[in-house]
Amino acid sequence: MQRVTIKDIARLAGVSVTTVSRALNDAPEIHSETRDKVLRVCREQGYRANLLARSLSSSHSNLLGLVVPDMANPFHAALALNIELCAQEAGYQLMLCSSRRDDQRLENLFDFLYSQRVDGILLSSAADGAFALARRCLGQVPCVLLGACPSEDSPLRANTVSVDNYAGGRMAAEYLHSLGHRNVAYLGHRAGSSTHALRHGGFLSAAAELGMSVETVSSPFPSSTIESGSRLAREFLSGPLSQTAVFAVSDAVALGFIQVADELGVAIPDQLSILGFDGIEYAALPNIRLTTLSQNAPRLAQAAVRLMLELIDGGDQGMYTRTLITPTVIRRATCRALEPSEQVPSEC
Amino acid sequence: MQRVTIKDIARLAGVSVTTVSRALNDAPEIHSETRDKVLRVCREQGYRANLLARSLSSSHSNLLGLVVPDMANPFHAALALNIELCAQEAGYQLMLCSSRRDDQRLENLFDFLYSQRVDGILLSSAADGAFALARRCLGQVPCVLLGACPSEDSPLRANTVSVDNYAGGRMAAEYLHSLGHRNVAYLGHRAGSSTHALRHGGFLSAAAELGMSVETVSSPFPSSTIESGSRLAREFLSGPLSQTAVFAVSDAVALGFIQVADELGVAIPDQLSILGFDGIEYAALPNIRLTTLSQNAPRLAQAAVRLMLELIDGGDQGMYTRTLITPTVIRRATCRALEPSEQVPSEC
DNA sequence: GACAGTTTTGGTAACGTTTGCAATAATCTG
DNA sequence: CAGATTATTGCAAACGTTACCAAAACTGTC
Repeated sequence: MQRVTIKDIARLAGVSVTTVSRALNDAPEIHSETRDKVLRVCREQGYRANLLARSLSSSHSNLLGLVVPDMANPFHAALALNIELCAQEAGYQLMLCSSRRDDQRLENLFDFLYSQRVDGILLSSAADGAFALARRCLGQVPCVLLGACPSEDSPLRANTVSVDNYAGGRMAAEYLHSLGHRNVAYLGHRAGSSTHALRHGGFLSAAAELGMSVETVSSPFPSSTIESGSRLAREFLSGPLSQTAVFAVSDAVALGFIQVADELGVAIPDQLSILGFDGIEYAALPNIRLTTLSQNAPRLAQAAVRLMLELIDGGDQGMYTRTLITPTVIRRATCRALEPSEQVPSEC
Repeated sequence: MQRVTIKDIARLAGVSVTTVSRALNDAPEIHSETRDKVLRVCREQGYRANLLARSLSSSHSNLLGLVVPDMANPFHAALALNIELCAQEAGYQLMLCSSRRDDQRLENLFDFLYSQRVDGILLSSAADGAFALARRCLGQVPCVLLGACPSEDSPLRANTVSVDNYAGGRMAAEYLHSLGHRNVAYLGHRAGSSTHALRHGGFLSAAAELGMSVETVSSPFPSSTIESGSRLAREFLSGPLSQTAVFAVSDAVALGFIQVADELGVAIPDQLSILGFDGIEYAALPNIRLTTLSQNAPRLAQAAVRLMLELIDGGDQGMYTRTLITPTVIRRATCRALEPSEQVPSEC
């Protein structure tokens, strides 16, 4: 059970550990013959360097930490996958953790990653509480916030890469308006991450400019799940229906909504249009074909990893970057244009 | 940027590093006053133990490696999530990696995890090639194969936890038979993991016993994705349709199939019933409501982690366990019972 | 108040690498 | 071929912990 170490290799190859180390890291100052000999012994012995020791000694681990709120959410899974891809290209391995949208757990994970001496930490779609973490780590370990960012007037300066949630909210209103909708609803959460605040804010602002009336239905729990969409739907659909369209804060919520609408016999999009946000693969399935604002996961991932790499080898100079990526409307089957005859003037 | 170490704490608290270490690991042989003093200093200084050093010194990391084939697949995501949950309960952190169904990459990841000195490695739904890995690691690091297992007559002895794929295949045939289907098709892959071989084998065996005729449509690529389901569907649906039901090797494949069936105007389940395998959340959505054989992810996860823990503290005695968990039929909307009048005798 | 226990503490060698510096061997230069 | 370079090698000190063992500080006890 005793694993073979660099010392064993050194002994077997008749050289010093330093030389073995050099052969392993193909340093320039080693004779090619010695290197070949050493590497052969390594192969024969099935030697694997102990990365713990290596990281401890060299003080970098080639490891990036990534915390996602919910792996079961396809959008976050897709994002994680893309990040892993980019990281790997740059020679980094990913340490992927799921906070399960639990702030306490997020903090533990953050500490864990920090203690594990990862070279950088990516926080995906973190709730507002998490920003304090990012602040605590300033100057300690490079940190990139992904998919959610503190508001402009927050005292926290952080590196962020995110979809432009405010613009997305506006686009949602504009799109629904262009289809003739005037009385609409917003489905989201009161508490939690800025993501929802921004989408909501953008939606309200554009809706107001366009003279639309908006009813906000929101859950007190900060969670973007099918389950939460169902709950919101039950609440919203219990009364008489005066809206013609709904904008949901995420695709998962939209799917939960659709599920309940289906049960209650509300026809989509005939009686009610619904617009999601994220662009998850499963929402594109036939018979769902959710119309949505799509986040470009590969681009988000690439931007985040690139930024992280700069921070790592640029040495985190106390300079902050905020990257916003505009979402795009994916027209599918859950939103329809109102006939001129159906267009009621706004309630407000 | 210099991080505070145990030495700094020792100096500041006026004790030795040994004492600090004892306070940190609340060892029994320390005076409670000293411990409190030390811990206070730790808090004041924001000290975080270096887990690399700790693992190196103590030769265990409290880390479990998990390799999944595809994070974007909700079934694997759900499984990973459940494993993380169980691992955390037992005080282990998970190092989650995705092989993207690439054998080379799987091998690299395995080496990486081994080099990172994780305390154990879980290989989820690995392709057959991966079993050689498990063999190589015998006596080196505890290893549990999850969701796929080498065949009975394989020379490899390994610890495995898996859904009973063969029984599942049989159940699929029996279920379709009970609905009156006699001419059916199987959608899977030729190459790749034993998973498909077993589901296929079980399906064929029960079908033969029940006098059903089976057409096998299979992709040469070992991959369970929506995409691959679509491709198989295009192939299968191009000719005249003599079957009344289809059993897909996974829910993802079934979803891809449904998507194409929808495009081609094949009504499900009126013209064709379809049965999946896995039980992913998104296949339960309204208007999809895929009938499927569900794997119980929480149970699989629990069994795998429990086994792993036994291996870790039991010391991996060269004893092998094979756990099989029977899937359950989830009746939803994509399979219908044939009317007596529709029941054609089997072709064979 | 000396002796034997029992707590509590500290010194130091691991753990398996990398790295700076010194030492040695090889090669070149005139 | 001596001296000056340059290419290889090795030694030993890190890196930040834990763990063994010895030392010191307390408790009682007679």
